[in-house]
Amino acid sequence: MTDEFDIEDFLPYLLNQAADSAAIEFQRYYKSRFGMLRTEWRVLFHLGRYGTMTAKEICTRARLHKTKVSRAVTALEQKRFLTRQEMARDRRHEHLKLTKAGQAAFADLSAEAKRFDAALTAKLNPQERQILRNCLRQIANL
Amino acid sequence: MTDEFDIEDFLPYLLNQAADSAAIEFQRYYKSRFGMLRTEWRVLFHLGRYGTMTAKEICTRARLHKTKVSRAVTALEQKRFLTRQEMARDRRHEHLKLTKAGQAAFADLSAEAKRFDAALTAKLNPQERQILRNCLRQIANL
DNA sequence: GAATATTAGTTGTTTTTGTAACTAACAACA
DNA sequence: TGTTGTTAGTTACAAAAACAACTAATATTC
Repeated sequence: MTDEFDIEDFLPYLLNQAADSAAIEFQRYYKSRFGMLRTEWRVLFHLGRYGTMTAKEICTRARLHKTKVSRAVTALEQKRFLTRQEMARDRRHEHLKLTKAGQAAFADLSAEAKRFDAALTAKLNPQERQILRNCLRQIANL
Repeated sequence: MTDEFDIEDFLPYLLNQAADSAAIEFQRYYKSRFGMLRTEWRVLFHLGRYGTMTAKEICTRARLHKTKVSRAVTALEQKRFLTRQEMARDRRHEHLKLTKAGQAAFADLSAEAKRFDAALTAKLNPQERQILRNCLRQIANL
């Protein structure tokens, strides 16, 4: 172990700074275009990506607390982006499903995310991009 | 540009997940040991790293809003980790300086940060560590 | 099958953050 | 000098997050 550790290189700090920088612009987009909060976008994207899920499944997969998901689901429902469907077999569960409008918003935001991601990594070469994502996934242990 | 973009690979999302994971344990440490909030730790570390600074300089360097810094400074002052010194030349500025206790806390937290950082990157090889930090700095444009 | 435990999800209350308006000190320039 | 502008930092109020307590449905266990 070398002794050249500088607190400015502290990984949680760098990660946080990078995450903040990266989020700002996209956040502005979904906020102004769809009036969404970050957790709402997260829930939307999980439903768009994986199809119908319960709130609990979203909590697990997105690593969000159930109260945050609960409130985001309510907000998305009010915006008519999703509907709930109670399961007959176990009435505690409710399946969440995007409406047409929700799917349209997901499509729009995904396309924007893709463009945004490309711009963010424009200065990185393919190897760096690969390593960056791998490292991030490992640290997040996803 | 390939067409295989998966929203799960969206960089702001990965960054955020990684940042959250990375922060949790360390956060628990400074919270339980010194009763600090994240912004307080940030301010402390800037003062420890760069010596006496004004609140404004911390804002710029740490990219924190002045209200956050203002509150963190007040909290750190109450914990006797720093003192303020008004400048005679321009009484709007106040130089912030760590007390002995503040320096001790900084030393403790820096050592812990170093251990923590090492653990976090234990599974990465030197090249990956290098690339990861470079990419993060670039994205954060530090 | 009644008592207890668990699970999914909600609601209420407290912290923390974000935004904007404010004060006090200084600067610039007529 | 005195009006206007700018800067450093604080305070007040609104939005959001964190945490704990709750309800309702199902499982478990005796």
